[in-house]
Formats: sequence, C-alpha cells, structure tokens
Amino acid sequence: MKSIRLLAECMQAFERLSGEHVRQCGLTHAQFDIIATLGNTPGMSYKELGEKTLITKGTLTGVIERLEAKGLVERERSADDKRSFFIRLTAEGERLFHEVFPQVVSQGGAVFAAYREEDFETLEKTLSGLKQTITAAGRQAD
Amino acid sequence: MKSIRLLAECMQAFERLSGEHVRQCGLTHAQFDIIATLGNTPGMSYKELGEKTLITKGTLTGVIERLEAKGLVERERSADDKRSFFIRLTAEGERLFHEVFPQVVSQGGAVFAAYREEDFETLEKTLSGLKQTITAAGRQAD
DNA sequence: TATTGTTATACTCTATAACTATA
DNA sequence: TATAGTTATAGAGTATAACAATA
Repeated sequence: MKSIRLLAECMQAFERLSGEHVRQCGLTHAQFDIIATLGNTPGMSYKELGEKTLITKGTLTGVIERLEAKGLVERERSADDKRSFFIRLTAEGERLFHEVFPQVVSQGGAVFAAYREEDFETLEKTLSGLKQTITAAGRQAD
Repeated sequence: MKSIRLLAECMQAFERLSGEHVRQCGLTHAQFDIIATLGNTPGMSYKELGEKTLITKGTLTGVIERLEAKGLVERERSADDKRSFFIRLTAEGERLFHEVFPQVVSQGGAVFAAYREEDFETLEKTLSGLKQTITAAGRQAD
C-alpha cells in the first residue's frame, strides 16, 4: 500500500518534470507518447501503435494527423495490406526524438547525477520486477 | 536511461491497470486524482488541491462540479477567508475511496502477492530515493 | 464475415485570460 | 493591489459506434 503511494508519487513527480519539457517543445502527452514509441523503430501500423500507447484507433487518427501537420511523422500505405498504414518519424521527428527525448528523460541527466552504478542496478532490478508483477496482474484480469 | 525507460514502462503498465478500474467506477483520471488526494484528509481548499494534483484552478472548478453532481464531494465556504472553499469527501465519496481505492491500488493485492517483506522494503527505499531525486531536480529547474 | 483505419458525437481535460468578490 | 475561485474560449484527448475499403 505504501509502495503504491510511493509509485504514484514518483509517477506524479516524473510527470510534472517531463510534462514541462514536453509542453515546451509543443507536444501534448499523447503526441509525445507517439514520438517516444516511434523512436528507434522502423515504424509500425496504427494498430500496433495503438496497442503500445493505449490510444484507441479513433483518437489515434487525430493525434497522428496533428503530428503529420507538424511534419514530425509520415504515413505510407502498407504494401502487403492495403488497409494498413506504416507510420514513421520524419527526419524532423527523429531530430526531435534524439534531441528532446534525452532531455525530457533525465532533465539533462541531472536527476541521476547522484546515482552510482550500484544505485542504477538496484533501481532497474526493482522496477523490472515491479513491471513484471504489474503486467502479470493485468493479464490475469483479462 | 534504461531506468527511465523502465520507470516509464511501469507507469504505463500501472496506468493501464488502474485506468480500467477507475473507468469502471465511472471516474476519469482527474476525478480519481481528486478523490485519492482528498481521501484520509479533513479536506482542503481549491488552491491546495490544485497544487497537489497539478490541476489548474480553471479546470478544477469543472472537475469538482462534476464530482459534486455525483455526490462524491461537498464544498463549504471557509470561515476565515470568505473567498475560499473547503472541499471534502461526502460519506459516499469516503465509501468509494475506501472500497475502490485499495482495489485499484493493487487489483485486490494480487499485484504484490508474490512480494515478500524484504521486497517491499527494497521497493519503497528505491522509490522514495527516486522520488527525492526527481523532486530535487524539479526544484532546480524552477 | 472480420479487420484497418476514418468519421461523427458527446464529454472531459487543458491552458489561458478576463472577471468577481473578498482580503 | 493581490488572492481565491468563476467563467469563457479554443484546442486536444477519450470512449463509442457507425462506416468504407480491403482481407
């Protein structure tokens, strides 16, 4: 119970921190999610993108539209399945991802400046364990 | 960097899990935030509530309105400062908080069923450290 | 018939700024 | 003059459902 409170507080603190950066580069939370999900991938379909970001298809159309209007992503009809699109970052989108994402991610690394190698290991181990537990519980609920 | 990814993934997994429950009880994320913040407190002003939930006052008016319409919170003019309100959970709101919150929080405890006392300690220590680091970075940025 | 993505509707959240009533 | 909360506006995300094109 206390753990959940802490996790929630971490999330909130993290969101507060990242939220400022995200807005500074003119993106919304959902748009940033898309950019982050698309970063370091060759691209993917609406369906896949929706599953990864928890954004439903109806919403996705609008979000992608706005990102396309900003020139950050581009769509291409899939060759195999003509119903489907391939969405990928444009050069501009890639730039944003590589420039802004690391900044957002760690406020330039300042957040973790005080962390030693050992701390990182603990944190990673703890979080990956937590993640597994959470996702496992999610599957049970389905 | 990997830590942040993990944290983000935890957040997403957690949000997916809690989001379902939250919607099931007919609340939005913002509304749930308010209920959770108000739970186990005697109540607080709009200002305080806004600071804790990161919801701006303009938005808050609407959110509280909807919660009031649902009979989950009530407002009372403050005695000392007549501009100010005191918002607190109604009996119904308390009930929701005590019944639903723990469910949401741990999907009935299933999430942490496999956790031993030791694991909890590690997680709590790790998260509280992380929280401090994040909030400290936030203050630097102001 | 099932699936991918689009469109439409209605509601909620968000930022912002002008406004009121107290202080 | 400053602060607590309200109102108005415009943009964005959300759930849901009906729809077109393709499978």
